[in-house]
Amino acid sequence: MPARVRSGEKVRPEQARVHNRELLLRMLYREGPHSRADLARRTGLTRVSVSDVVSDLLADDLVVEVGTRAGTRPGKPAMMLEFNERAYQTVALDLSHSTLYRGAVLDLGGTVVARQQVEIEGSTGADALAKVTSLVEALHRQVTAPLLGIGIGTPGIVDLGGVVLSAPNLGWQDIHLQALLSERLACPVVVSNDANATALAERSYGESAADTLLVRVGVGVGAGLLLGGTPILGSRFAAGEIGHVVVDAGSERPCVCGKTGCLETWLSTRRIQEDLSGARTDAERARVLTVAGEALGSVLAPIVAALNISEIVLSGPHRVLEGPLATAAMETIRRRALTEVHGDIVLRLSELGDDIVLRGATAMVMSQQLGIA
Amino acid sequence: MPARVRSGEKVRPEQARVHNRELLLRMLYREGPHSRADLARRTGLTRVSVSDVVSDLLADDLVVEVGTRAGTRPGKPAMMLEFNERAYQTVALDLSHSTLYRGAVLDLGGTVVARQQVEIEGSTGADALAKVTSLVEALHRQVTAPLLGIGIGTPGIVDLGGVVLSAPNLGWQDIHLQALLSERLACPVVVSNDANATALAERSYGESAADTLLVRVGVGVGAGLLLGGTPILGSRFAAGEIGHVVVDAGSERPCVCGKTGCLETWLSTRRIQEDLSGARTDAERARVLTVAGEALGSVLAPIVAALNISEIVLSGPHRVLEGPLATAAMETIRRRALTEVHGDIVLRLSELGDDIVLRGATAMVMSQQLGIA
DNA sequence: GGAGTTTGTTAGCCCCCTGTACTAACCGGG
DNA sequence: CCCGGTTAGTACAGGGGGCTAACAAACTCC
Repeated sequence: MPARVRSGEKVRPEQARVHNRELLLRMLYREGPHSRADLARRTGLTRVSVSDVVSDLLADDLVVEVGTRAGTRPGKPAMMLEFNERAYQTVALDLSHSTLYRGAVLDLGGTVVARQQVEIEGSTGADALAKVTSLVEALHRQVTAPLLGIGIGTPGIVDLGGVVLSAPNLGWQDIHLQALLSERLACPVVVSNDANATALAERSYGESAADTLLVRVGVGVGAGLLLGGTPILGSRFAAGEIGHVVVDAGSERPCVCGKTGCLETWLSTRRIQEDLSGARTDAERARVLTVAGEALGSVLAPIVAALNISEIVLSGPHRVLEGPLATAAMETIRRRALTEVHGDIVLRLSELGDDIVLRGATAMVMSQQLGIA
Repeated sequence: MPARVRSGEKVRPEQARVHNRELLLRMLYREGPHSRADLARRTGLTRVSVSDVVSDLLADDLVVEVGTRAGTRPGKPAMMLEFNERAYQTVALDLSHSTLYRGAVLDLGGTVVARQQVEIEGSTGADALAKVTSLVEALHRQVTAPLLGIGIGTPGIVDLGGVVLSAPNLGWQDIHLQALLSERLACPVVVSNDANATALAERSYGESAADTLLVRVGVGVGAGLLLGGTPILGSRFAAGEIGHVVVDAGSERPCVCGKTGCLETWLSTRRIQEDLSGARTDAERARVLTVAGEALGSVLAPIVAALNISEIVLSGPHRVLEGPLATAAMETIRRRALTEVHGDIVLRLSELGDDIVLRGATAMVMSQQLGIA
């Protein structure tokens, strides 16, 4: 599908068409069935133009007619149009786990059609890359509809061109993952950080606001940031890397990075498990989680204030995050940032489960190929 | 000048023209003289299209021909085009001072053409509004070229429509400043927070990167944030309000907001002056500034990490900010954020002087009217 | 002075949205 | 049963915008 306009680039008449096409498709995707006349009223385009664009979308099978509008009112009954979630499929990979690479084929509604995974068994570098490649190829063979693209959510730092600049867990540095796979499989490939993918999944399949900070707790701690629905990458593509922000300069908790008192020393699942196993009473366990929540809150408070974020979503093991940890984090943010000025801040846990990165990877592909953010 | 495309809106062919026009004008503004052929090469537009757009720009006097290119090479000599800084003027206001409202007429190069100010003398609410209005009108009479628009930088929280939602210093709440003035003077008016204006000034007239965090120290502490050259406003238009983030939960330094240990209790000019006057030796004075810098650094560290900001600019009284304060802030950020991942971070003082908000207000008008960000 | 190069313009074409006018299909009331 | 009123969707001509192709102008170098 055709190139979209990037800022700082020229615009030709046909890009107007791309824009309007995305506008209509987005409306159908996010807000359910509309008739052509509905779309014309909502967008300000004329019914003529809408009909023209819609006929393209019908030809591409991205939209289907689903019968006339229910109910009875004067005038010719409207033919309703619906986004066709099953017309295309995506291949999605989640490389953020410590023991296996997860992959799936999903339709555009985020429903898993086929699933496959491979044990990592300590592979790094070229071995890891080979496993990823063959997993993608295996899934590619299970696709049962036109393929929209391949999406990959990986830990580490990924640039706009799909180059993994640095992913210590995988032993990768400057791996041109997108170029490699898109050439090999001759289809569009999108690679992004797993936290960014997660944030996009919350936006597409959850109930997220357009301005959302998503915090992902797992092997490490990372954040994905959406402003106005758009992922923020940062000047060196390292936005969201908050795991090694020092919470307490006085602390002596050692971190793998060499510093002490990093957020990760309280909040990675491994460290939390260690701390919990050292606790004997329920009160002690709650205390461990509260301290972790306070650490998170004190890092998030300045970010929330500076960006005036209204929603924070936590993603990770529910058993650990819910309860004292989430409560303490929210309390700390409330105490440390001026909520009267910034408005209500909501902190909640993600409800999307284990497939969240896979669905985020699908959302990435849809965002790039169809302009559905 | 014609409406620009906002996201989520339909696009018509003529908006493509607006986009391309802004693209060319921006290139001439930011990168100096180019010929038509240069512009065609740089933008990817054909020479034909460039010529067509340029003839519009010449007709509007926004661009002037400044003679053939110097030097000698084969082919027809190129006619160089230059952005015409003197063709239009703006009226700019700076309401961020404690004792007076400053105003000026500036050309598009940010040069002050005329200047006027009015003592506040304790005015608030309607009185303050009357003073602002008459200051704008007085300046409006001193304009000696076509007026591009009126720009106002004010403390407080301002929405996209130029409504001052809340400005405690001025005693304003829900003041429709933009609507009021644009109706009265029949010309475009842009209203924005003073820190955002300052950030835009640094970008337009200073040497700022596209991703910049500007911290403004004065009566209070506020920040202006630019990502990809675009100001970030936040979901409730309160982005950048970091003055009341709590630095040290254990501290008992009282703040006007009712909490204790807010950033402002270390960093407002008033509090710094108080703390300095209590210090007797140079070492004690340096200590005061170092502590203030550390407070700032510990608030900025999570923000810098989350957004992967590469440049921080401090604006305010040089005498206070330079030296120990800036050094301590930078050191704290370096210690608290993982700089290997986030790349080099630069912290510097603004060099634009007292007119920075006025020039920022001019930049706001240019951004809105001409698309020059 | 001719060949080669670069600049800028003119002419004809295609893309895309718009306004107007038309047909299709439904409702309700006399 | 038919006719006015209403809504949905579709031709058709028109104008804005950028593109390609072709060309004239002006300079350098041999």
